[in-house]
Amino acid sequence: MFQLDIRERKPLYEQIKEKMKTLIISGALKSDEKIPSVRELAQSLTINPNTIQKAYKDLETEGFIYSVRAKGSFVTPLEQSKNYPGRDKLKQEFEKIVSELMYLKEPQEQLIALIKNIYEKKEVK
Amino acid sequence: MFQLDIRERKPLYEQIKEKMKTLIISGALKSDEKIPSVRELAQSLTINPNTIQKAYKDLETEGFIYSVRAKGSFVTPLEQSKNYPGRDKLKQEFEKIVSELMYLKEPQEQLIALIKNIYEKKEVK
DNA sequence: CTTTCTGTATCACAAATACTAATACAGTTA
DNA sequence: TAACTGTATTAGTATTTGTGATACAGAAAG
Repeated sequence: MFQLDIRERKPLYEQIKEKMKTLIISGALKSDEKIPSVRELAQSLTINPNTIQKAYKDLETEGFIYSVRAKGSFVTPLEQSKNYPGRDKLKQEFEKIVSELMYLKEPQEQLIALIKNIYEKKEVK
Repeated sequence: MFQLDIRERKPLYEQIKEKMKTLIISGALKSDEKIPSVRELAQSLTINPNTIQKAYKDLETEGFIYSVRAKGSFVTPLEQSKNYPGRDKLKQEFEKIVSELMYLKEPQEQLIALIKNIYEKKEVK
């Protein structure tokens, strides 16, 4: 599914979260699609299942996946993720970064262009 | 200048960085304005000078302040901060967040409106 | 030149937190 | 029952965090 980099100073579970998010956001993983079980992925990456669990737990809290005991973990359908709890936090992060970029005299047109670009790219899929 | 919250689980130097950033970005601290010395602020907040030093060092790396030995630390003028090293990193963060928000079906008009709002507010000052 | 203020660097230590691991528990399915 | 799921508990280690003490270096003021 993907590889981890031990030499990276970033925690393993963070790396897992990022890769998984990328797969979900990019559309490589569809709604309700089953993702590898904690043990499966652990074996595949040669790390401890608990590390996977931590990553999955975070991803669930952030609304990207949902887990069902004895069944597995799955990608959250968009409709359900629309009003997930982390949304406001994300927006606050967004505002913070925009404020900083503004302080650095980044033209707002540039930021708006960036947004449009991102939205267009994904729409094409 | 500001207060810290010991009960906060966030590191002291992180709190200092944030408060200082806010003061700078909001315009409360002007370009080249002198900020408290490491020892001054340490005494004022009743913490160790090394903690302040760590915060200041980070802020300098991020381009918000500059320090001159034996003189003090000062707010980086906007012109100089235009091409500071952390800018690209910030933009990457920006793109990441926008991608996530898009996945959550946040309308791009909403994000654009947010940006305009932030830029307008500060412009008025 | 001496004193006194700046920032900076280094080393050390304790406490807290982060990270990973080992193991056991619990529910579902076949 | 067996074999798969996620989940919870516990534990040990590594890293981060905050602090302290001390020393160095440059600038300003007397």
